[in-house]
Amino acid sequence: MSDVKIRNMEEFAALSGISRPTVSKYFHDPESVRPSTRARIEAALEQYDYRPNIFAINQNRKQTKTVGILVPYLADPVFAEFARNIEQRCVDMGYRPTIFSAHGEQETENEILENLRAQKPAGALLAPLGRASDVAAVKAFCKDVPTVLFDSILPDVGMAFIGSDNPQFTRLIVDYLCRTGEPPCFFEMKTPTNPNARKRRQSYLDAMQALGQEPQVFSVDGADWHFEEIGRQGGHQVLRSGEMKTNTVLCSNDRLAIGFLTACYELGLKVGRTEDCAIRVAGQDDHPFSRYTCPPLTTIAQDYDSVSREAVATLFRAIEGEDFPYSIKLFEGKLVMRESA
Amino acid sequence: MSDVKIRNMEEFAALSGISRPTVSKYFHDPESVRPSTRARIEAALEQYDYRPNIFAINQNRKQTKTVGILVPYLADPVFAEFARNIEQRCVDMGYRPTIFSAHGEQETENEILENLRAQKPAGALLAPLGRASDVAAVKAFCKDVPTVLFDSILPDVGMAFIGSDNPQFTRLIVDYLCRTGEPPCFFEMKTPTNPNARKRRQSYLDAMQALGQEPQVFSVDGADWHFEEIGRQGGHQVLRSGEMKTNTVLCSNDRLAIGFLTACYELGLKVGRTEDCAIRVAGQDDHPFSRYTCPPLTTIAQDYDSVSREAVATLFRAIEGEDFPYSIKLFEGKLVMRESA
DNA sequence: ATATAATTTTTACGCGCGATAAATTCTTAC
DNA sequence: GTAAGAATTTATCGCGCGTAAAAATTATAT
Repeated sequence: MSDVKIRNMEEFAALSGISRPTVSKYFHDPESVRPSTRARIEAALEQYDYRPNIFAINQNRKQTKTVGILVPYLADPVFAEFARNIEQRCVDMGYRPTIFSAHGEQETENEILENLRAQKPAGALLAPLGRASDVAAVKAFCKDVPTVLFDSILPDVGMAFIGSDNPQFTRLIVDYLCRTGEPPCFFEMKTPTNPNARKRRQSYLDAMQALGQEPQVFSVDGADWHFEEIGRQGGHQVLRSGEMKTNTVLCSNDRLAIGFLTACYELGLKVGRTEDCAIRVAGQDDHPFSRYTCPPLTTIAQDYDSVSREAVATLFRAIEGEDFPYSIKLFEGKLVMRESA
Repeated sequence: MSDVKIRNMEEFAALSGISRPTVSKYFHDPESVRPSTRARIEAALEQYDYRPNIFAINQNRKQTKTVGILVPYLADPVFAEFARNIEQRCVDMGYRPTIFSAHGEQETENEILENLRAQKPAGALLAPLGRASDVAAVKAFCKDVPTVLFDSILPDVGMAFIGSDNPQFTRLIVDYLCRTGEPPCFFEMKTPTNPNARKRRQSYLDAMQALGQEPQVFSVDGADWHFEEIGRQGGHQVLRSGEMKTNTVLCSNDRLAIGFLTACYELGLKVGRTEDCAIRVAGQDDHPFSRYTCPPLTTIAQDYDSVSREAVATLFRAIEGEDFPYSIKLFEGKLVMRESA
């Protein structure tokens, strides 16, 4: 490895003994040049450590190799998991993904979209804030950048939506809970930002009706992303109110459930499905930590892998020029039975 | 808002009635032009929605407005919290931060560093993998990009290191535990990737000696980033071995502690500091979820805010041309007393 | 050996903006 | 009203690379 500093492709081409346009072609696609010239370029590459200037490339290509990934709240392990999964898949496709988080705020989401658009990405994978999103802004973004939405749907925005079949989630776990004990009441935030929450509530009501059970919904205050705290405080409220007609609680998501479990602990209520327990608690999502709560949380596992894979696949079909109508694809969840219910 | 599409600064300048160099100057610093011309530009800006091409800008400026943020594992809420905090501060400084995660792998860390370098960022904030880092690669990166390391130190790499005073953490909690009950044994991973873990162990040994207590260390297997699972399995192992000479366990970090708590639960051991409890468990870090474990985890709170603030401030002093010698700044932790110990 | 196809080289332009120097216009103070 | 100072305009390069067309070279098939 020589330590001669190479300023640009011109210099590198001269040193490798190949013309600049051919070198340029090589960097665009190594397979597109004759094996013998490829070998010469790669030999020079090992000797001189040159990399094309990424800004000059992006300025001149209509399409960059950048992919934007935007999630509503990165400190939420569910989205950290999605981001990690999707990022890896983009890298494998030879693209350069960048992760952004809206931190739960519309203004931030819009700013990120603006900045992202300026980078002319090849595409974007977007889990919008949901109810808190500026739909017009997201739509405008999608007009410029091929975008696939995931996790949280904004109807007819983007090229496709990939997510979880929330009604199925809730049906499945309501069914299980009814089969194994008292029918559950439903614990949720009054004003959830995520549209999935509304679907889960509705699906709870439907499932209970289908089973001939009387539903009971507790909607607690709290509008930000501190779900555990909302679950804990709301849990205290509900548990102390004495209004619960059942010993079983289905939480709208695992993070609320984690907080609810804390409330149970603080009130001295033993949680679980054995005889000596006072209450059963279940969640939805299979949050990465739900295996480690005490007791471990019974929940419905999101199919992170399938959702991520399909979202990325769909985006790249679009990037590669395939034309297809707007579509929605939902994946089913699996019941994860643990001790809490 | 007119829907005339503007191709470049030339066109925009013409439409706003100002010359291109002045417009360019405006975008570089709005304060640098006369108020009357600023008003005219901003009026045109509202009418025509033009944004300078970011690639062209970065190609021509020696220094970009990009800042790279790299953490070892973004799905770990501790690093998600750091990333969020630091990102916000960079935005406030008028820069465009980008978050990357090494996902616990050296190869990924190196690739990110390579890509980042190609982007000629104004600076970088780096929490390296630690023991698993390719020190030479990181050093090479720091030679090209002003870099401040945080959380995990690589001695003499970067312009400065900002982190937590791990010995103080451990001293503080060992002290507390000894004062309020039996002296703790220490629970850790045998081969931690993070150098802080070694400091904590050593500091545990020192603190115990200073207090005239006999130390006991349990080092369990497991080398990846699934700390909770390592804590759980290791917990089972330790608890069943019968080798614990005390009823108090200090875990090297909160994530291990969370897994250890699960092990306790699974073995039917009641955790807490009341008389009816079999064991006390404490962690270190004040992981965002440690408030919600059952029982809530007693721990030492990292000063996320101070570390982030100081790291960003140090970086920007360097970016703005200030010259200073390599320095290390450590922040103290605060004892967070909860029910687990 | 020759014709044909496939690559590579040469040459030249363009992308959108930063930067600079000289010429011009505007501001401010007297 | 005038002169000095500040801001703006005009004109012109340069950044590093994509891209296109024509000319030259090489590889492949007959």
